[in-house]
Amino acid sequence: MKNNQLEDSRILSDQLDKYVDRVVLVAGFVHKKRILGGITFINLRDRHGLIQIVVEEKAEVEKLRGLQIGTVLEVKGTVFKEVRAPGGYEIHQPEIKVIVAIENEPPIEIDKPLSHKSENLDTLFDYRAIGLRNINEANIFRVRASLLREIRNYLIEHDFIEINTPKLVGGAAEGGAEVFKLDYFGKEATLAQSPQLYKQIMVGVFERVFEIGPAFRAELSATTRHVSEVTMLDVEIGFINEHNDVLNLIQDMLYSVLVKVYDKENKILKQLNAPELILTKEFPRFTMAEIHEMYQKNTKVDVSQELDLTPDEEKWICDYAKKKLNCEAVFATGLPQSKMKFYHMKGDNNQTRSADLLFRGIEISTVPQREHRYEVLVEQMKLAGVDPDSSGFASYVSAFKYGLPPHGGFGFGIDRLTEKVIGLHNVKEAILFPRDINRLAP
RNA sequence: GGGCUCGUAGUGAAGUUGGCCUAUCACGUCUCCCUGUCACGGAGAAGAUCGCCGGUUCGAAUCCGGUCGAGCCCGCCA
Repeated sequence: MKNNQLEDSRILSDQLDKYVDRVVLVAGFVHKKRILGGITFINLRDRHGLIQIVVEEKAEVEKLRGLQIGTVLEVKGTVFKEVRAPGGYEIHQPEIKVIVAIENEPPIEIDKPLSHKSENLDTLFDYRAIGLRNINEANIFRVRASLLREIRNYLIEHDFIEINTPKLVGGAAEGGAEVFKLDYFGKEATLAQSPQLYKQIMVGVFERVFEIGPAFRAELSATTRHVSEVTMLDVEIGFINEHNDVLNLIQDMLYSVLVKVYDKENKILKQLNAPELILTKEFPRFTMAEIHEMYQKNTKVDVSQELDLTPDEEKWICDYAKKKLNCEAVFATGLPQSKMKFYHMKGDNNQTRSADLLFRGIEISTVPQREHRYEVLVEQMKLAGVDPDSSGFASYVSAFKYGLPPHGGFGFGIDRLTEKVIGLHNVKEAILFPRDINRLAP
């Protein structure tokens, strides 16, 4: 008696195998219609994928006349196992109910690959609301969600507490990088560029903290690597013994996260043509000076005047490590002190205890040890032209005055990580609604 | 902020040494045919004042100037 009875609730595209020969209710969006004359195939899209509906009755086909992709349907029908169907199952003898009839032709097609050529990204983003219905387009964000999930899992497993810090902060706190300024009830406020100061303060409370949230950069940069609103993972850990402890933390986290995501999202990543993961448990570590030297030797390009790595050097060293050391992630250590921030800890040989983590040719994180000694910090702030007694810093400094252990951490660009994991060519492709110097909508 | 490149139907492209352009093709849309499609196939149709303004010329999608928009690289970048 169970058979041929309508199930109470809607079932999803990946559950058809459990309902063979039974009448079910499915619902979704018309993703594609193929009218072959006596037989019509409809691909219905729901949140788990596509369901093929086979329509043979003329009256049912007529219900769809004039209706475009995106039309919302509810379909009652019998599930059949069918080798010719994509996925192996399909629905026959459908009774179609149009929930939302769409007569407007969508501005872009969603059942074919969308152009990601740089000159067409503008169209891609203009029609984002529709384009994301393309299954591969949405898959980019399934991978992104998976990365975020595994990062959270890893950090929580390792006794980190997730925190949220303010994004509206007081006037030009730090100097240097460009900030967005806005009116805050008559006072000047800025959008936070990083939770840096807050997460350090929180080490004095929880020892291990992390935050995943937006950071705002007002740089006038128009490159494939820059946007004005980024999603950052910020991690800070107390009671470290040396700078290497922080490098090991991010290394072990990234290794674990990538291995898990590549395993769990294997199918999606293949569909997206993502590159194979080439990673060793220990990431190679080179000093910036060593990279400059190796790069110069191999390419004959003079970078002796460069303090930081040039974009081309970042690509070169990742490529080198991938080929020679079987690892696509590399640490570039020993940033010169002339480039250091006041909250970084000085190292030996005029270097900073800070490293860049490079992955597939791009910097995805900066990984410093912090200066935790109150007197030294205050000194470094003064040298950097930052007033430790000002309202923006008094609270920060007090955390040190009343006790912070040796600590370090990192900021980590989720957008760039997603971009590189999938093998996209522009960070913006890994962001639902990217913000850059020209784009504020949608 | 500096340099380079690009703007042609809804979408993606061709044409850009001035005239064979009354602007070509593919996808999408519409009509018809088709009972196993899955980037379905076939026949036909509609859809573009070639970003905008001005100039040169007998003649401009094409050359020049301006303007608006976009892209890439560099610089900058917690």
